[in-house]
Amino acid sequence: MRIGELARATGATVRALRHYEQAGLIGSEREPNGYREYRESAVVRVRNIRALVAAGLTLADIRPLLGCLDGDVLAGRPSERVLAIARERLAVVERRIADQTETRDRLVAALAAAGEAAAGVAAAGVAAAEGCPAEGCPAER
Amino acid sequence: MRIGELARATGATVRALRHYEQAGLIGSEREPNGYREYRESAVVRVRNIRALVAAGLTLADIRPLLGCLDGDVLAGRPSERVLAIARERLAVVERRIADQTETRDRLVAALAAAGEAAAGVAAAGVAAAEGCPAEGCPAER
DNA sequence: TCCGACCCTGCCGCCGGCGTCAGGGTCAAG
DNA sequence: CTTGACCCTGACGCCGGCGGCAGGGTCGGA
Repeated sequence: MRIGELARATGATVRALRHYEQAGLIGSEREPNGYREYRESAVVRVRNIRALVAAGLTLADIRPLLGCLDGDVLAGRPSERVLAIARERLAVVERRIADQTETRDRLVAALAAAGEAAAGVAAAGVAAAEGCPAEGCPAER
Repeated sequence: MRIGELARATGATVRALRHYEQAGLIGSEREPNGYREYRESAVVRVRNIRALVAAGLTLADIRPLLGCLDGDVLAGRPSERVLAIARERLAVVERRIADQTETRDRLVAALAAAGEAAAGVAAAGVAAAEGCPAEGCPAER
């Protein structure tokens, strides 16, 4: 299959696929005319890549994993080594999530505290946007 | 207070402070020699900025908030408008967190599934790092 | 024969939040 | 007078994941 087809099959753009290749995440043979030729397994592979990227891993993070992840990462049964590495990487992601969540929680707390005054309407859509003096106090002068 | 002092007081770098200023987040007066002169309140302000950045907001996100957030964001009692905007921004952050968390969960699920084979040692430290053929299968060939 | 769809390489651009020079002024202490 | 600690502006670099453009080859069909 050629790159356009692979793109359609995976939802990645052609550009992204070339990028993955250049990052060493996917490989291809070439047709005599220079066109990239992918094998079927590439579809799963690319989907896995995209899932991992969506999970917050960088392409570099993913590379060491890919040697093992030829099957379906999300449904298959990866090797034990993969598990180790994946867990390790996972830890990184979880730390990021935790960091964000933590400070977010502090914000929420602040909101809650102030909420005692403006209380009530918790999770609403609050279109807002006009807010504050905005332009009025650009700096602190 | 001058920039170096403010930096020490807030944990931000001098460079970051200048960057915040250029982003319109903090203001300063100038001494006759051109040196920036900050007032006391800047300390709190910068801390707030850093907290918000840590929470995942961009400097641009923060700007509209700052007009109001002169007090201690994390302990004070912001105005109702701030709350609205903050909630709105918060939603963005939460979405990001949710996205990451979601796919992370899928990974965890995969790990769990495979775990039935290699099971047991759940959250361990797993130093790993040697993993996989690594260099062995750079592409997919 | 020529169009249009597809493919190629190479390279610059962008967002965000600074780091890091480069090149120079200011000022108090020794 | 020099040193050293601080301050200034301006501008380029970096990471990550592509987007998008330029400039050109390769097909199959009308």
